[in-house]
Amino acid sequence: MSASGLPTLDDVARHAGVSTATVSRCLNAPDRVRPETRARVEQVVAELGYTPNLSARALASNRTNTVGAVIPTMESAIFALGLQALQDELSARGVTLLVATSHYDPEREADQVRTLLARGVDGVVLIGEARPPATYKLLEDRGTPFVLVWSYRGDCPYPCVGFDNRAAARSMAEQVLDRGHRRIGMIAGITAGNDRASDRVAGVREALHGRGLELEEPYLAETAYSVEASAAIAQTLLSLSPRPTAIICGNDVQAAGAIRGARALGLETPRDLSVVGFDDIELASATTPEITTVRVPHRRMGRAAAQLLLRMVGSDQPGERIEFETAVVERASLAAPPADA
Amino acid sequence: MSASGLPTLDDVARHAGVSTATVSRCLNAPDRVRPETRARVEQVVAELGYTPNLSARALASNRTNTVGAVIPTMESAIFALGLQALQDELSARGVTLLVATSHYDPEREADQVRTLLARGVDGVVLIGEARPPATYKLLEDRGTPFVLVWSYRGDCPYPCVGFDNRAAARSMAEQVLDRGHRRIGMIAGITAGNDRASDRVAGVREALHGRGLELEEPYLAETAYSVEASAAIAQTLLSLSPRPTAIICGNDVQAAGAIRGARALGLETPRDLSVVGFDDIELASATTPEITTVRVPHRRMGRAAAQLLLRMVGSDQPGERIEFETAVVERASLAAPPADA
DNA sequence: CATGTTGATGAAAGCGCTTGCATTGCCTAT
DNA sequence: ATAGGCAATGCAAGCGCTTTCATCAACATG
Repeated sequence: MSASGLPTLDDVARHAGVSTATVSRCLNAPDRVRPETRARVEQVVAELGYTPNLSARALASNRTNTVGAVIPTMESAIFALGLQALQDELSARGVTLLVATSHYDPEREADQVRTLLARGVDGVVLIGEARPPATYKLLEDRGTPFVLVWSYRGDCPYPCVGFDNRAAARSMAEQVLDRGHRRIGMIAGITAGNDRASDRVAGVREALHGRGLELEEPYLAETAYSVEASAAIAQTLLSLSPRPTAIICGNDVQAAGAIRGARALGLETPRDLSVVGFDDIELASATTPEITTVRVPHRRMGRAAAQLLLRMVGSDQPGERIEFETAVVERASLAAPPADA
Repeated sequence: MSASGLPTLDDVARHAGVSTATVSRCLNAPDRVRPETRARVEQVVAELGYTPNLSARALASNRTNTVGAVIPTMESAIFALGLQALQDELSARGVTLLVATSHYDPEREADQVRTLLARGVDGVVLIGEARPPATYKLLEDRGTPFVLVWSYRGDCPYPCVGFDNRAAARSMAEQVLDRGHRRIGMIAGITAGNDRASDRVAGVREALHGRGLELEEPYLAETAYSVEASAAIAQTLLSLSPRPTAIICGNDVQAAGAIRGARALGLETPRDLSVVGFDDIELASATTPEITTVRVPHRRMGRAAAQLLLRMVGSDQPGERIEFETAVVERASLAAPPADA
C-alpha cells in the first residue's frame, strides 16, 4: 500500500508472486508474458482494484499519453465541434487532451504552450499559423511535435490540417457578387495575429478586385466575434452612403449580429440587406433568416489532427499537411440586392 | 542534463553550488531561503531555461495541481461559458483543468472519472447530481474532493454550486400562464440520468398544477438538445388537437428548434405560438424572435466552483453548498395566445 | 560561559513506475 | 549428449522531484 492508501505495482507483484517488471509488462505489453502468469496478475489487479499511477508512469517512461491544445476560447461555438472530435479521437486511443485558452492573445498562447510543455505533453495542437516565432521555438527546442489546425496556407512550413480560408472567402464573395451586389461591406474578425481572419479579408478583397471593386475602410471594419459588437458595427456600415447592399462577415456570430443590427435600423435581411457568414456553426441555421455561410469540416479536421499528431508522436515521422475542402451553403440570408439599389 | 536534453533540478543545483533541496525550496517556498542564495539560484534557472518536470513533482509531492471536470458535451454552448470561467479561475491559481466529456452517458462519465483519478487530479467537477452511486463511491474511496455544478437541490448531500432548476422552471411556466396560455406543451431534455432536465419538467408541472392544469404526454415530449430534433418534435406537438399555444422548452437550443418547427408549419412565433427556453446562451438572443428564457449565472457558477473546490483541496475543509439565483429574461418569443385560441 | 533557539542548508530516502540486462529453463539442431 | 537459441521472468537502476531529519553557524538568554 502506498502512502495514499492506494495499491501500487509492488502490492500487485507481491500478491501475485511475481516481480514488478512482470506486472508492468502485463499492463503494457501483455503478449510478452505467459498467459497463465498474466491471468494471475490480472486477477490480483482486479481484486486489489489497482490503477496505475500515471504520474509515476510518465516520469519513468518519459511519455505522458497526453496532448495539449491551445484554442482562442471555449466560449464561442466555433472551436467546439472540432475540439470535441479531437478529444473523442484521442480518448479512443487512450490519450488525454489538455485544453488551454489564449483569449486571442499571443503572449497568453505562449504561456499556455509553456505550461503544456512543463506538463510534458507528447504533442500540441495549435489554431492557425500566425504567432510569434518564439512560440514555435519553444516547441522546436523541446522537440515536441505539433500540428496547426484551421488554416492551410500554401507556404506554411509546419504540419497542418485545415482549409484555405482565403479561397473559401473568395468563393463566398463571388456568390455575393453573382447575386448582383456591388456595394459590399465586410465585418471582419480582428486580423492582428489571426491568419484565418486576415485570409478571409484577403479572399473577399481578391474577389471584389476581380470585378473591379475595392474593399476599404470604412466599408471594411474589424471587430470581436460577438453578436453585440457586430450588431453595432453593422449599424455603422449601414449608415454609410452609399449604403452597402450586402455585408460579408468574418464568421457566423458576426453575421447574426449584422442581421440584428440591420433590423434595429428597420432593415430586413435579405429584403433590404444580404448577410453572409462563415463556419456554419449551429447558430447559422437557428437564426431568421438562416445564414448563408461557408461549411467547414470541423469534425473531420479534429479527427485528422488527432491522427496526424499521434502518428508524429509515435514514430517521429515528419508530419504532413492535410487540406480539406469547404463549400458555400446557401441559405435565406443571401438574395439579390433590392431593386431600388 | 536529463536524458531528454532538458536541464533538471540537479543541474541547477550543481551550477548554483547548492543542494537540490535548496533549489526546490526556491521554487516552492521562496521565503525559506536566504535572498542571496535565492538570487543565485534564480539566475541559474533563467540561464539554463529550467522548467520543473511536473510529472516528477506530482509523483514526489502526491499533488498534481490539476483538477478534472466531466461535462456532458463541449459541442453545445450550454457549458461553454461556465467551463471557461472555471478554467480561467483555476489557471489564475496555477491549476490546470482537465476536461472530459460523457455524452450524457453515466457509464462514460464513470470511466472518465476513473481516468481523471488515475491521472491523480486533486479535485473533480461534475455536472448535476443524478448519477449511479458507484461513481460517487469512486471519488469517495479515493478521497478526492469534488463539487457538483448546475444543480442545487434541497436534499443534495454533496458540495454543490448551482441553482434550483425546478423553481426556475416553475417561475418561467408561471410567466407563460400569466400571459394567458392554457394549452401548454413542453419539449424537455432526456430526463433519464439528468436531474436538470427532470427538475425543469417537475417545475413546469408544478406551475400548471397550481392553475389546475396537467402536463402529460403527448403534450410533454423528451428529446435530445438539438435544433433539428426539437424542430421535429415541435411539429408533432403542433399537430395535436387542441394545439398548444405555448411550448416550454428544456433549453434554448430546443426553443430555437421549436420556433423553426413551428415556422415549417406556417406558424409564426409569437403570433401563433409562444416559445420559451432556458439557459440564456448566446443563441437565445440571436434568433428571431429572440427567445424568452431563464438567465443562468454561468460564469459565476464556474468561478465559485473553482474557488470552492480549491478550498476543499487545500485544506480538507468540508465543502459547502452554494445557491445562485436565476431570473426570467423576457424577450419577443413569449406573448399572449392568439385571440382565436 | 554554557545553553537554547532559530534559520539556512544539505544528505538522502523515497514517490510508483519502466526497462536494459542478466538469469533461468527448455527446446531444437547438430 | 552438447551447444545454441529463445521465451519468460527477475534484478535493480534510475526517471526528477519533494521532504524529513540532521547539521551547523549565528545569536539571544540567564
